[in-house]
Amino acid sequence: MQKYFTEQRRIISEYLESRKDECVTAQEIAAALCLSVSKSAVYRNLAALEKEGKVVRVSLAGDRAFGYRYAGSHACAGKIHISCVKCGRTEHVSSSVTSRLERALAAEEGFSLRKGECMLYGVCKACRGGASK
Amino acid sequence: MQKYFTEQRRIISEYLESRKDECVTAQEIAAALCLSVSKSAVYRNLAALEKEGKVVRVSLAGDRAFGYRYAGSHACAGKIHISCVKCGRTEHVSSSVTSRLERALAAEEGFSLRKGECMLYGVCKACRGGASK
DNA sequence: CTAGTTGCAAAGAGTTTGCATGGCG
DNA sequence: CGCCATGCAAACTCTTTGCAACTAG
Repeated sequence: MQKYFTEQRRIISEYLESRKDECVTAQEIAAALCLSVSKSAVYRNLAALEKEGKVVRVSLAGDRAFGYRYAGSHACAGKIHISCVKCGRTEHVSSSVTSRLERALAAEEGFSLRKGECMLYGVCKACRGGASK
Repeated sequence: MQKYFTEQRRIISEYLESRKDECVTAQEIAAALCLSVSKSAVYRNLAALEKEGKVVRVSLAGDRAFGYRYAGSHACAGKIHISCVKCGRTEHVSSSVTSRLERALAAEEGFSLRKGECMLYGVCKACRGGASK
């Protein structure tokens, strides 16, 4: 699958890379690139990029759409994401916390974590500041 | 919303309670109770129960449907869920691991975790046993 | 050339909503 | 009794698929 490197493919990859620390929905991508890429090409390329490991698909909290984020050749690869339910911003969990969690789960429950697919939800420091709750 | 305690409401609550440690999809509930509750009543009651905090709605990995799990007055309340991508079984992360993670995130990133909404994905001990990967 | 890709539109899956009927309190 | 909740079906949203035309290699 996806043997040719087409223009559309490149456009989608570049778009994702330009927003590498965010979770972008397919809809957003399709809308942003609608002049040069069709909706189906967006979905098909995202699926292909996911298979290649260049992109990770994650479920978004309380949203029926999926989020996609660039995994490139590095970075996000083994990162757990943590998303603020107030502002929607998504960050990485520090690698020290991540590896401690990973080890604890492996040791105590025999669970091998798929870090890239995990999403934690909460309220970030900034949003906790003045806001309620 | 949901001022009356109707028969359907009770049936749905009881069904969820009977499967309190699982993530059940709305479809599953609707199918199981189709003789006594309509699909729309299932969705409406789930939404209401969620608002009341009796039920938590979570995104299921790679699935476009949502999972619902009973939060009752206790149990699952502050539990992070961990789901096996192979067998689909969902368990709770032990409270010691959970609270360590929670403290670490609070301390290192100022993030206050919404435990009930978090989902971790990986492969459980049983599935890792003989299977590949 | 020729198999892989694209774009379009139609089909699917899950969820939500409008409206008339029926039931809780 | 009045308002709320139910049931049904139709509407919606996001995603997938069939198919003919196009294009990268």
